[in-house]
Amino acid sequence: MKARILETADLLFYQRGIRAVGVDTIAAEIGISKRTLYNHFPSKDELIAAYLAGRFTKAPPSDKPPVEQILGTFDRLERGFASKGFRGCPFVNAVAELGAEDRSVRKIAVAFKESRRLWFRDLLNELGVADAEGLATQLTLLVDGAIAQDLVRNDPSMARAAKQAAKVLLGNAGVMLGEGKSSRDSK
Amino acid sequence: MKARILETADLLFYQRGIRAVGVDTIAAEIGISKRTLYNHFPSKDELIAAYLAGRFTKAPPSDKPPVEQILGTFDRLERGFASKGFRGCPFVNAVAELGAEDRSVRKIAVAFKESRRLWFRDLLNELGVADAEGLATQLTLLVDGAIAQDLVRNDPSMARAAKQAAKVLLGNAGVMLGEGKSSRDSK
DNA sequence: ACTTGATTACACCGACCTGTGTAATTAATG
DNA sequence: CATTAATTACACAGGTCGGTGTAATCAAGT
Repeated sequence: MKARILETADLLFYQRGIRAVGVDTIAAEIGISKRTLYNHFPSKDELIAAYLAGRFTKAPPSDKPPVEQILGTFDRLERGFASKGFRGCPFVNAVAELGAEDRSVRKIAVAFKESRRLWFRDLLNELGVADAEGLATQLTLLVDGAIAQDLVRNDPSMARAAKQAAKVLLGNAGVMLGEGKSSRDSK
Repeated sequence: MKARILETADLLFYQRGIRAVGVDTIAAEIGISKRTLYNHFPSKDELIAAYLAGRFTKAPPSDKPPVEQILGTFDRLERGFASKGFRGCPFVNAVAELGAEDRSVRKIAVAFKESRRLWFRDLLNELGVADAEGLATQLTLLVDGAIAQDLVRNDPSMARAAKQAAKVLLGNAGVMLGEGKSSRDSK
């Protein structure tokens, strides 16, 4: 039941915004009483926290070459954009609408952004890139930029634009790009 | 008076979020009656629209070289990040918190993003860049990525990282970068 | 002095919000 | 059957929200 509540809250919070969705709405959507919801989550704030925590997914370890993993990020991004319910980065959105005073939300958002940056950095280190830290940061800029642009434009091709830019940055850092299937992206 | 209302709404909406700020709060902040506010803006929605319209500023024409104008964007971005009240892109934030159903808000957000992209594109055309369209899009990704990252991290250096990436992309497109003051950015 | 328009105070509306209290109901376990 | 735990319906509190209605006040222009 708790899982059911959480997944419904996730859907509604992400789709309509956290402030825009009341606990009554969530309970009604599931078909349970508001009391039951409060038996599982003592307050809306804890439900919000659980929602964001549930969105904090780390990339599973992969045995594919680092370059493919990095560039594959943008392919997954594009698929995400094309999927129906996509509506930007839940962490950025939460920080945006909950304001500057909410410390805990910003904290988890920072942790998420940093985890992705470190994921990039480690892969770049495997590739022997000199300034892995800096380049990792730049790649996250492309990712978050594409997400923001797609949020307002609903244009999944932003992910492709980001991928192209990423290739240039990688090439400039001396990384050899695979020739395999990348030719179709080179237009 | 109308201007006064608008600037106060702008401050509060941007700082705390649109949904988080009620019309009573705005009126109280100025020290006017709620009735007066409603005499100038017939509804909160129109006040929101005026807020976003007021944020829609186009870059003033400049006689500086296109490359400097492009790279200068990131310097202005960094100064914006460092300024006290910065809290991300008001258009992205509005789309994020007002949800997918609000068409008018997304429309103006798209217009703003597109205007900046076209500004980049025209400058790139002046430079004779081959794929000005694509590169302009990539530059906007860097801008919006830096804005999103700074929103959650409060780290103005994101603008510098974006600037470095922009230089690489420009260089890759065959643009000659000035040597003048760029040496201090090359670390 | 008279008119006009803006602003004021203030009460009020219906709706929604988070959260609680309570007693009845249901379902599983011994 | 008896116990226990979860869930239910439902009323309610206290608050905020967007928005309106009204009559009084104030300031300026003629």
